[in-house]
Amino acid sequence: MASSPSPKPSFAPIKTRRAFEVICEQIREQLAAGTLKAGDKLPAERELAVEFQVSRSALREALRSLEVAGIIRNVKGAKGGAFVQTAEPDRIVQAMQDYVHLGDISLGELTEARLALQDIIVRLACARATETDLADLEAIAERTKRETSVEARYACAVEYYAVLARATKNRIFGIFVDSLSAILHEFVRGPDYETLQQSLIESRFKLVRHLRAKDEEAAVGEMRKHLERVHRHVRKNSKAAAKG
Amino acid sequence: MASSPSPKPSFAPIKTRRAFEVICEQIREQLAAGTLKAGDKLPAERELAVEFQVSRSALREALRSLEVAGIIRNVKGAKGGAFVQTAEPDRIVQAMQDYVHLGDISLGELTEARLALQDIIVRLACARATETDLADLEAIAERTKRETSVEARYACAVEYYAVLARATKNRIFGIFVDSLSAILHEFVRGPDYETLQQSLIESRFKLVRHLRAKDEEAAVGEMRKHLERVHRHVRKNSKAAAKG
DNA sequence: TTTTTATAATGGTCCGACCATTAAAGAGTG
DNA sequence: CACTCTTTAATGGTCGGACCATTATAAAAA
Repeated sequence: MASSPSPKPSFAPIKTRRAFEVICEQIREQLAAGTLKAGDKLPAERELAVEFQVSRSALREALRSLEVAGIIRNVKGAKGGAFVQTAEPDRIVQAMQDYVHLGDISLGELTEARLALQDIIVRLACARATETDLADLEAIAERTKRETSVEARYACAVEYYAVLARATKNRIFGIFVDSLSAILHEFVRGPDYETLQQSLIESRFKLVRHLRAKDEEAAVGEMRKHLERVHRHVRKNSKAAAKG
Repeated sequence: MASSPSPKPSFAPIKTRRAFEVICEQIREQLAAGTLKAGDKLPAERELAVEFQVSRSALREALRSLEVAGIIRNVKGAKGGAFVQTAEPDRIVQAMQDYVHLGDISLGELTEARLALQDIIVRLACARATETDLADLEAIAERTKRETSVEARYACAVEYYAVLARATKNRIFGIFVDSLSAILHEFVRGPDYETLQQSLIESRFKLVRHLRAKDEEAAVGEMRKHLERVHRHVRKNSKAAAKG
């Protein structure tokens, strides 16, 4: 097939890239190169459009892309403009959430990943948590007892996990945990979440005690027991939701 | 609190949200609710603009946002339009990459996270890898030997890690690994990557043997040794790059 | 000095137009 | 009928210009 002696059937990738893509790319390059860094302000849209020799619409689509990617933030008004943002993991969480919504990930995978992840985190936290970290954890657990609404209590749980991840002194784990928390949150909508809470709170205090004692195995065991109960509940609610 | 008899001091959230944000939100809702799912086609831009009662520009910014988020894909021409995408983890990787570029994450955090992550993965893969998975791993290692360019060899490495993650039968780990690979790739630019390779390839074969024998501890040990060497090298190159 | 009021810069939105690409319908051809 | 070529219409990508809402600053007024 196609073995005629014609002069090269493959010509070129042509140039069909869209304008806004090229713009995004150039700005990202400057970011990676360090020419642009957090806090910097880009020229005004009308200026940039001239500089890139594109219409303002095309340029705006590029800026919009960078904004939803969390790279810049657009500020209105005089002295406004596009400011390069400091790193925020929100977009990663959002991306993961989108990914799950598109239906490729099962609840089982999520819970398993969380379980394994918390295993690592607890071990690292056990070695590195400062007294401040531990005090923060206790404060959150204490606050959880006082909260009444399910939503507020869930928020406390998320915060507890986040602070625990922070205690590892490695932000990567924080990102992973935040992502999983956000996604799993959507499953926690069932009825007896309330009744489950009491023993869960106790579990959080126990974990801190183990961490403070630097008893790694006990801490890991406590977390595992804790999560398995939570996940059993989540799974039940998930099934109920699927029926309804 | 807020029990004064005054006529509601809080008036309203007004309406300061941007049009494109509202549009994005509505489409995301339909996605989460299942009304929209992968493969579906959205109405044409001009139609949607009428339906949302916004200009085409505003609508386009919304679609652009969803596109860079990996949710839809815009296809030109007749019968073209915005198609809801199947889940692709690329955007998550991109988001993480952006996050690191914005400067908040250190190389040490990245390598530590990878080390811990591979620990889990190896254990799970040890329990769940099918013979197909193992054969794939061997094939990749074999191919690596034949490759000559540094880039090609690195690509093999990334693929090796990806297939290993796939062997866990949990896609979450695949995402995490892909992200870390993409980011760490930027650090692998040094000179003696070549010389390092021979022993690394051997290590990959050893790992497969351990996995096949279901010797979890040996597999974990091999991976750890392997990664520590890689990371030592990466760290060295990173310092060299910082000097230049 | 303080307060109020213009002013100008800037992002957000809108409108209308044209281009390039693409699939499908139609016309031509054997 | 079957095949090829041409035309057509739908669609995203881009353009240019306009106006609005917001905001910091400068000017004016108190």
